[in-house]
Amino acid sequence: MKLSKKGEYALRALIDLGIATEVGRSLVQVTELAANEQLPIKFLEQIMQLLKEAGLVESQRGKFGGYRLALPAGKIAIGQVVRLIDGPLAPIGCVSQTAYEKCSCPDETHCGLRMLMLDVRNAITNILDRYSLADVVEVTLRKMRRDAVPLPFTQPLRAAQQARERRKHPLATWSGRLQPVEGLINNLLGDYAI
Amino acid sequence: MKLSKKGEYALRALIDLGIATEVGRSLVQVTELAANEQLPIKFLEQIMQLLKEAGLVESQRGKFGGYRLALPAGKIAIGQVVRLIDGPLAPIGCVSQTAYEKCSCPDETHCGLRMLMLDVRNAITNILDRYSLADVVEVTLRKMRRDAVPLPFTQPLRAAQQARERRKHPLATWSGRLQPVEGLINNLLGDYAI
DNA sequence: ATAATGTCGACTATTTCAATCTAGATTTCA
DNA sequence: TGAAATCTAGATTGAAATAGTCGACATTAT
Repeated sequence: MKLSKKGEYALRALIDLGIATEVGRSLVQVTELAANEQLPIKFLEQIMQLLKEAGLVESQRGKFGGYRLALPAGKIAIGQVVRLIDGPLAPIGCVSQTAYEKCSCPDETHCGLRMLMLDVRNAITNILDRYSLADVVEVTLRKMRRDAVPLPFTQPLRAAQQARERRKHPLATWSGRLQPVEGLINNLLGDYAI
Repeated sequence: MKLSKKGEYALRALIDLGIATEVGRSLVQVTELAANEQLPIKFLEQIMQLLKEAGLVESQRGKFGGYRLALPAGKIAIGQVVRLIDGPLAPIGCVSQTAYEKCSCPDETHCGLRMLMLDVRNAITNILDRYSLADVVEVTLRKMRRDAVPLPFTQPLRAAQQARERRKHPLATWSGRLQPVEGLINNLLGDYAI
């Protein structure tokens, strides 16, 4: 049930582009993306190419070039990206809605495995098709700001080093009993939700 | 997000063994399993070996030998089988509870991708770890009986061909508006549930 | 002009997948 | 006892996917 490295890197890059947009950076170079997420540069280049062909990102060539999202982050569903890079989300072909394939069992309507895997497929797509890059970006930024973690891509691309604004409001260590929620979905509701 | 053929075949074989038990057949040969599900015999042999080493099935060697479940079907969770054959259920290592692996991102606690994939992992395990072979077998048999589909493994292993009981109660074609539910979970509640 | 960047295609090494093949050990039953 | 049927075990194989790498080229800003 694995996501490939390629798919993972594609998502990381897109999320980074979404963050960049959000902090006012329109273009990000492949080298920056690779450095920020610690990914192999050449491999990432190849992936960005795929994302461009699919119309998810735009590129600006030449010196000071780079990539940006081609669509609003809210219009890019996570599932769409995973399908593009890794193929269907369904665990087995006979429960895929987007790329159905007949399986070996003689009678699909009485196949218990198929019924179970259909539930798994639905559970996966209910998450990956419902949430978009914008959701992931929103939660990421919220968490980073809450913990005063320095945001990536805040340096303008061409200008020389500019004095960095020192935002230092370290949150008072809060000693309540609640733990931060872990998943994305609950974080969309707000930290410590539930 | 694929389940491998090996994993699929393992589950099919185990489900078949569960069905066999339920219809009073204690031992099933690899060739029967392969024929019933249309699987490559030699590949399936190799898989049965793994299942045996893992203690999920028992074998009887020699002529008229075969395999049976080593545990009650209710004690074999689907997730257990998938993990055995295909490894962790989590889409990426950094959200696996059973086989955690650090990922490339510098700060996991502020990684939106990780949060999202944690939700996916939980959605998957909530199904695969909650339901057992017994659940799948139950639903499969219920559907087969409802539609008067001949059950597999009803022939005794050693006896010669015996006249087959002709159960013919074809259901009157029912013209209501409800459709049979598709997934396993709702089928556990009963057909046409929801 | 030149330096920095994206573009494109070929290339490769490793692993996994999905089997298959061969030979051997065990059991049943005639 | 011996033949047939079956599981056991390990080696081997071919194709595909995975995870990159390399090098030449095109484009753009300064």
